Amino acid sequence: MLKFKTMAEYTPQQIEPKWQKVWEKDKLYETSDRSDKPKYYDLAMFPYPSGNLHMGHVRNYAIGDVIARFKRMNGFEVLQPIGWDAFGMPAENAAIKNRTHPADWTAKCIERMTKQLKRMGISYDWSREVTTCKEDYYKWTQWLFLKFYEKGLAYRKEAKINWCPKCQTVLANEQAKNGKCWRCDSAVEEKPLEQWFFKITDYSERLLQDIEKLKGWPESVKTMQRNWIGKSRGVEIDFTVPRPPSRVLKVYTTRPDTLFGVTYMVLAPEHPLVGELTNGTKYEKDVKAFKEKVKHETLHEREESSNKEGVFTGAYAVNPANNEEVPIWISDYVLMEYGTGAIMAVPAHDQRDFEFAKQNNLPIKEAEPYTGNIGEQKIKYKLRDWLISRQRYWGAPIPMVYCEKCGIVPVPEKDLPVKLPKNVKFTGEGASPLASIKEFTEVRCPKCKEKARRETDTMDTFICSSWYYLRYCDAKNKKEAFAKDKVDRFMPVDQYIGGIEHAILHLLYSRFVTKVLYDQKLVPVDEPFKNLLTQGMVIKDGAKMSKSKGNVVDPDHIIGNYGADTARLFVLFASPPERELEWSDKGVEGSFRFLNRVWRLVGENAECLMTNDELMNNNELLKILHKTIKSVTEDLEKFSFNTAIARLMEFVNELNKKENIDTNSLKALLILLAPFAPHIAEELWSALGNKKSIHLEPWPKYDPKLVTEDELTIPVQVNGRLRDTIKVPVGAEKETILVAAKRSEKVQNFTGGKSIVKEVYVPSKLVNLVVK
RNA sequence: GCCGGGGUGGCGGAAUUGGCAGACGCUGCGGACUUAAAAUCCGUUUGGACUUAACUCCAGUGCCGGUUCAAAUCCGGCCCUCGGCACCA
Repeated sequence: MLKFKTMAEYTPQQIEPKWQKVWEKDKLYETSDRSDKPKYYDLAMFPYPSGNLHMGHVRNYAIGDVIARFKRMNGFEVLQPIGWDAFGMPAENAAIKNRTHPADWTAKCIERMTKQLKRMGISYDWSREVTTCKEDYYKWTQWLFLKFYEKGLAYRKEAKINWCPKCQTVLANEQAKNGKCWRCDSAVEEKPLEQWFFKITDYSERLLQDIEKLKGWPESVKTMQRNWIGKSRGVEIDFTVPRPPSRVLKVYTTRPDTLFGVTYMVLAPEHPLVGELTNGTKYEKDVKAFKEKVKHETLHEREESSNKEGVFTGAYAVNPANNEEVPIWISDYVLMEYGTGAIMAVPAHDQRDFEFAKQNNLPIKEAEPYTGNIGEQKIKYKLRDWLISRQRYWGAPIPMVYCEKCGIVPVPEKDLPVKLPKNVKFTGEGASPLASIKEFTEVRCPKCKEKARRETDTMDTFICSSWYYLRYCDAKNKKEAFAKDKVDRFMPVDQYIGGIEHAILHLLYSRFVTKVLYDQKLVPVDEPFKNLLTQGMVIKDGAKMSKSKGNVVDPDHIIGNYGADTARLFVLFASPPERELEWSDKGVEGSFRFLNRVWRLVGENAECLMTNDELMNNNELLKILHKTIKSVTEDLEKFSFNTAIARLMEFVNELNKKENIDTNSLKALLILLAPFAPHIAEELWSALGNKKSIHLEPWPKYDPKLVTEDELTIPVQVNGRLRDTIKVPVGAEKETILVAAKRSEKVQNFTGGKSIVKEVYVPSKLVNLVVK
């Protein structure tokens, strides 16, 4: 006999915190480094600690948790960690606005969001929590930088930064929206500055080639990465500039066959040849004026204008194919950063060249295709090196020292971390905050011990997030970023889950970092993420949730009113994971109603259950049970959570119709429900008298014999239209079925008086009679 | 412009990949229970025709055409929509 306490109403507000405490105390979700089970690394992209969980997070982590719990019950040692992407601009902005310190602001946000995450009942291994702004993490981010520097993959060069002349400060791109300073609205200027870069272009070809290996990634993401890398095959062709003095003008083209159609040349305004060609000529003045104008245009203005302005240099170049002389122009539609910074213009074949020719009255020439061999085959990529230095405070300091005698000297590994000083004022004005702190900048050269100056730039936060999945494998290691045997054990990430907004940068940088470490034999894989699921946005009233639109739904309210189980169930049920999810308050109530039905089903039946013997004789119930196990399992394997939940609802509906049900069905129902709604499953499981947690139960198996029907329902079509369905025993012969089909009265209504010209029989599926 | 998704009832979405279109849920409508409401339960909900019988018939998965015994699914051509990239030569 089952002992079953008469249960009151379903009150998630009570049972959810209760079980969360038990699970934490029992360390139910901690991952063992040494387990005989096969590993499964399930990772949702870690959050930026902005202060509040939003519905996108809820969706992201609910998806991750269903997978984790499902895999765990299927015998895997699951690693499902969590942490904080904690460096970055918002903390610094908040500091300026609220006169707090970014560290304090971030700590508060993390505290609040930790509570919220714990309320959701996600089965994280909290003992592996990482926070990128803490010393024990950024020490190793700095170590990573040194590794890159050692291999010549970190270098300095001049680049343009956004500069606000009024605030006298560097602006991040997102602070310089529309060419205006975010604080004072002044026009942003571009200033050249020496900056640190990571040489990702050394890996262009491998990053492109290895996309082939990513079988478990969505096609859309792979395409975006391919486009971003932007490989093109072309030819470099030398044009000669005959006078004075003779020079070679190199151009890059992917269409050498259009060489006969060239009617002019265009150089980027910054092209080194421009001065030589025009200095001392009557064109010098106009060219200089044009260059000056382009220089003062912000990037923003340059992108906005589709205008094809340009100036003639007065010089000519000789087309090597036909020795024709064509004029050389300069225009800002040709970019110095790509190809050779110079093009041969073929207005008859290129839209941009066409527009430029029209605007500047240059000839347009249709021409025979050129088939000769010329120039050198070249492969180009659009991918640029990764600018990683930020003139900002809230980031990992770049571990470098400038010495007058020794030059650029890396901080030795034993001296890491280069600590971020806490004693800083945030006004938002003036130069980079770190530059004004003497105790930080004044340092001894690690080599010669003379007075030297410390690098004051910090690292792009994308670096912090490009290796965190490695740290999770060995989060507490004080001696290394991660031990070899630990990353060998857990890498690669079997399932990565996150928003499509990270399709390019974060995922590309992580792939790059993994490859660099792989080449140094520090990690066992050259691709970090085996499978990728990009979850869709959560929207309401057809638009992204945002404060300004006033359509934000607060997870705290939903969890407070209905419980975490309902919130999780709803976001998983309402839509397939990769698609957009339209929020529906009524839909949430529907999910809550379902859980209540489960609650009552167990409560009402707990005392009048069938014995197992009775069940074994109840073939119908057994079949329903085993079919449910089969379809829920298969749906979960392909991450079709919405249909898996639908199958559970059908199962509950079936059980509700029965006068008598059995323990096994109820137990199986709870186990199948456990990944989605872990608290209610645990509560009812324990109410049924089980002592051990439901989350330690193995996933149920179905009996293949019990998922087939004794009797088949075969649709019968006449000329492809359904006219009747007939029931036949399993294994019935084709002939028997056809006879039965033809005997049907309804079928005869349509075949009568006509002759059957064809009989189509799809085994166990369907009959189609073709009549004339 | 180039690339990639997507288009199925009033709504979110199903459909074992060519085989009963609309599972499951929401909403609406009708009913039961109740003094009443809430909750719960039952029925119904693609459109149209005939209601003279109903396990009835016709149409229907963005549009036009094709392949097939059979198309939401495959092929050709269009339209719309969302997203990414973009003076990249």
